[in-house]
Amino acid sequence: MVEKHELHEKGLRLTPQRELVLQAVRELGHATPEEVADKVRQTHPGINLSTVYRNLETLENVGLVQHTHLGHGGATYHAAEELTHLHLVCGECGSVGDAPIDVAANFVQNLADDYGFRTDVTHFAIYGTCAACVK
Amino acid sequence: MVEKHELHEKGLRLTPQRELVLQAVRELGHATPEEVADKVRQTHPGINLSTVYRNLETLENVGLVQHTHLGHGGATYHAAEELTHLHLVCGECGSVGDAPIDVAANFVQNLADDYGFRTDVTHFAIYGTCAACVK
DNA sequence: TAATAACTCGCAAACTATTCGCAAGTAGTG
DNA sequence: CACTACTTGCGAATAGTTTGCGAGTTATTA
Repeated sequence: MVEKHELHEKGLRLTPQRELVLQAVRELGHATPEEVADKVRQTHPGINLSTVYRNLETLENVGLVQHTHLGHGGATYHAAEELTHLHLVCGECGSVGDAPIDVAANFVQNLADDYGFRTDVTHFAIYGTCAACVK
Repeated sequence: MVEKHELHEKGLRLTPQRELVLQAVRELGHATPEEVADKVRQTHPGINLSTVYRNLETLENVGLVQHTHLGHGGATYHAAEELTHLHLVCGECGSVGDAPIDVAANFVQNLADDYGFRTDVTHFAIYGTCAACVK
């Protein structure tokens, strides 16, 4: 159980709720706090939404999950180990596609070279129009 | 007055409030709805926040302004004619830098070639750590 | 220019997403 | 097993944004 160690290092605890939230994020792939809450409630109806928010934040500080902005409103959370792709959000149909981070390698390098900017391409989605909607 | 024409084409009107909102966006460069409202109120105290929201939306439909997601919560608006740069948001210090869209040309091309995805790089900010904070 | 229809505005209430305060509960340490 | 700091649930509070509605404006047509 990797997470136990990660948490204890910072004086945090591995509570049942925390395990459930982390597990839900891992199973869902990407999910908003609300979706995580729903998932967790399937087995543990009592869990509170603010607990989910707090735990997502905690797990993020510890590095077990990360959030990404896919658009307006809500952030979506990923398990840290799955964050190997960037998100292509289509403004027409709203679909979210994936692409390996490699396609951005060149871009990231440009920004580093020209501006000293260290880019995290996964944090924001890449916005545009998907192949299906371009037609 | 370009905007009058743009609006009339869609059966919309150029009201004093609309002019003021558009002018504020142009002067501010980037601004949240709230900031636009504040700016407009310096000369016209009576204007309502919801009018600003509605007019930003209207002006966006017509193509005179555009919004960008710079982070959590709020969108920020730009005059359409100024949207020639992308935004580098620093996660450490919160600063927003600019870079010409050219640095992303290669990246955009990759996405088009490999995924048929037509990218609007300006819509979402590019997240990372700025040169100053990297040190 | 009067009548009519369509568009806008201001205001207040409604919403959505997220955070906070606090008392009660509990994991982890010794 | 007791103790302490971290956590939870709950309800209320916020922030940002949207909506309903009546009154006011403007464009169009006759």
